[in-house]
Amino acid sequence: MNEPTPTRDAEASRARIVAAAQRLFVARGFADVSMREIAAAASVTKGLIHHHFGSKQALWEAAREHLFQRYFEEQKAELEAAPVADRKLLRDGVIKYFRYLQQHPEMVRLLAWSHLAGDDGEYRRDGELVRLGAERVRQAQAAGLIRDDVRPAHVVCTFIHACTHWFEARSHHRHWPDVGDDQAYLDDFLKIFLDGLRPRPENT
Amino acid sequence: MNEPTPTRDAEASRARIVAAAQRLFVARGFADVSMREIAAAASVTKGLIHHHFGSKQALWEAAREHLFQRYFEEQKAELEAAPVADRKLLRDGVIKYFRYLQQHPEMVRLLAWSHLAGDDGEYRRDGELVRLGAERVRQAQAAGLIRDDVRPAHVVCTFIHACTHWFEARSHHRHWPDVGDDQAYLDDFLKIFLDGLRPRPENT
DNA sequence: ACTCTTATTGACCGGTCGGCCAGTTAATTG
DNA sequence: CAATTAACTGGCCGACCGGTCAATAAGAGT
Repeated sequence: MNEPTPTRDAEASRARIVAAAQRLFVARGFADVSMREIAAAASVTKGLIHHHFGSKQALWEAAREHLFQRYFEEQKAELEAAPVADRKLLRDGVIKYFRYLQQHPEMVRLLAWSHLAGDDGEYRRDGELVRLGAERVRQAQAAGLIRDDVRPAHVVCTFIHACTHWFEARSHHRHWPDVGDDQAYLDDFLKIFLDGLRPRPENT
Repeated sequence: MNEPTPTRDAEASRARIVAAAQRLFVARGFADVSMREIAAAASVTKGLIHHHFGSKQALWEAAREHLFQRYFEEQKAELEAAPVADRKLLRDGVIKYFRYLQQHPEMVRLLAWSHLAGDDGEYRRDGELVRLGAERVRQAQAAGLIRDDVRPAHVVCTFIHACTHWFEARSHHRHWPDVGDDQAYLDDFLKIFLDGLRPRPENT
């Protein structure tokens, strides 16, 4: 089917370059990584990277795009696969998002680099994710399952922030007193978050 | 008292250099800023920076230390100035922290750079802040003001994450649909957070 | 076999990097 | 007022940067 070990394989070379670039850029940032390092890590020459990608900036965008693309697709699939809104759904959604970040630390870092660089080019796609999530919250509000005196988008923002920054600041709070592991934090956050969203008797 | 406009003032030069370094490093990161840029921004020569600080790395540490120092002192003062625990106190604490970050975007960015670089050298001091905050939460739990089935440190973590990442990810969620301004988000977060911390009848 | 395309190399370019240092000049000291 | 100290300058260094390019060679098409 596919020819065995071709000495020349543009697609494989591109993939190795992108993979090396992702690893290095995400670990240390765009400015701190040189084309020579990436070339060495991908076992190609620097000239070849320029042949395939044109410039350092373009390589970074290709590497970033690759990661964001997978992120958006997987998140969107999760969101759309979820059944109709019920109280358990929100809990499961938070857990799924938390687990996703837990298993994809490169996305946590990529988002952080993106925020620091002020890249707002991605807002269209993750805005779409928030819109989908907020829509689920709105359904749950309409069904009387969660309080309706908060903006759905803010509900989504709250747990996104609480989850993302947990992993982003891990190197710090690993050393904080009485802070537990991932599971312990998630459990406590869910208690506060879900009970905080219960419909208030004085509202509605 | 102090001589007027001295043509040579080591302290003033150091201060100008540190200020320029803070501004540039926080805006664009350590690796992307050159000593020449800092020298130009501080209106001194590159040689003088090396004379006063030794190396680029040492300058970054001095600049960072300066910012963290002020942050810790002001936060600690706020925490210790707060009266004994009551329900209003937690609300005020969150609002104060939120406002602080709102008015000090450079600290949000500095923390983010620090997390990405894996600098865990600061954990001792901000761990102390979390310890103080958690102690207040513990007092409120003992007084029956908030639920006692969550770890105090996790309560502090939750609002730190929810506030910090709100400002960190601002460039993204500025464009998200139905996301409000700072005040609207804070209001909704406080509703969820404070009601989620109400003592549960089935507990205690 | 021949051509054509293109993946791939390695040397090279101008420019910038952080750091160094000899020399100059302004304050301080005795 | 001389001597000393320290702030400050400007030029230089070797290393490394991103990018270019001519040469090479492997596969594909004919």
